Amino acid sequence: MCEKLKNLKKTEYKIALLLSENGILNANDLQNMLNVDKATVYRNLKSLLKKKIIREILTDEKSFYEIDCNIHNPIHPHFECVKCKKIYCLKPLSAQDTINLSHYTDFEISSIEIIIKGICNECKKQF
Amino acid sequence: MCEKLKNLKKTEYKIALLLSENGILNANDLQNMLNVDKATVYRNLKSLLKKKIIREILTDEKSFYEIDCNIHNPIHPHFECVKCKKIYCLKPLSAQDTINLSHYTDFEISSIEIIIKGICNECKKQF
DNA sequence: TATCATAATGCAACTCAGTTGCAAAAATAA
DNA sequence: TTATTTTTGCAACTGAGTTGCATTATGATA
Ligand SMILES: [Mn+2]
Ligand SMILES: [Mn+2]
Ligand SMILES: [Zn+2]
Ligand SMILES: [Zn+2]
Repeated sequence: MCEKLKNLKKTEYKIALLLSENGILNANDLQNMLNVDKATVYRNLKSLLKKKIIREILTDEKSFYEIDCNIHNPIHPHFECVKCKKIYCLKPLSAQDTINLSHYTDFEISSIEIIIKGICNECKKQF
Repeated sequence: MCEKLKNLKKTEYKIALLLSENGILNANDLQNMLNVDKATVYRNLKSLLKKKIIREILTDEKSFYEIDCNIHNPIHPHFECVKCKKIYCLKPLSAQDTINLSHYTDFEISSIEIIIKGICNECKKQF
């Protein structure tokens, strides 16, 4: 288990644990699994994001969340199927594919998000 | 001017032209510049997206749009300042930084979006 | 030109993810 | 215990984006 999860508040910890165990989840998933108010979910997600314990994946309609542990879950691209709206975690970029952020000297970079869109295998079969 | 802009419907064309001239804009910008209903803006944006005339850049709160012409505006990463919420277009990735999408054989890829977050130079000075 | 069919627009109501103010409950300090 | 601070639930709200429907504009056809 990720070291970062120590010293979290109770609900923060529960959310972080659920994300560690289940991969990628949205706010509604978490609300159902935790049986708490959605305001509580969003407030805790915000503080976890600020603490850099979790990462946010934006889509057209809602956000998804995953644990941010470099060892267990290194930064990686995501695939969003435009048909079924499912989010897939892709394998991390290989060294030669890694984006060189050092040109962007005008910005103090804190995170990077790569979203690839298209049609997943399941949906390709069906249609 | 981009070849793609021919054969567009009237409002589609106006939007595409505004995006060509002004770079990145959101739906509200376009509504004000065109003096039309927001429903009209969104409907036309949707059809332009489907025709791949424009690209969408998602942020926490709203979407931005830019023209999709490989010659005049090749695909490039975007920077979102977490302070002022401004979106900056970054220079396209160099050849050695280009992501190799050919591993992802389970997916039929149609687009890729790279969003880098952090603090822009303006905001760094101010705070 | 007049008549009909189709597409685009305006408007208003709606949806839904996410936020916020506030009072109650829970945790923590004294 | 009592006082103070933090967290939660609830309900109302916000704002981007959508949708149904009547009206208007466009375009074809005779
Ligand atoms: Mn992931
Ligand atoms: Mn751009
Ligand atoms: Zn799919
Ligand atoms: Zn800024």
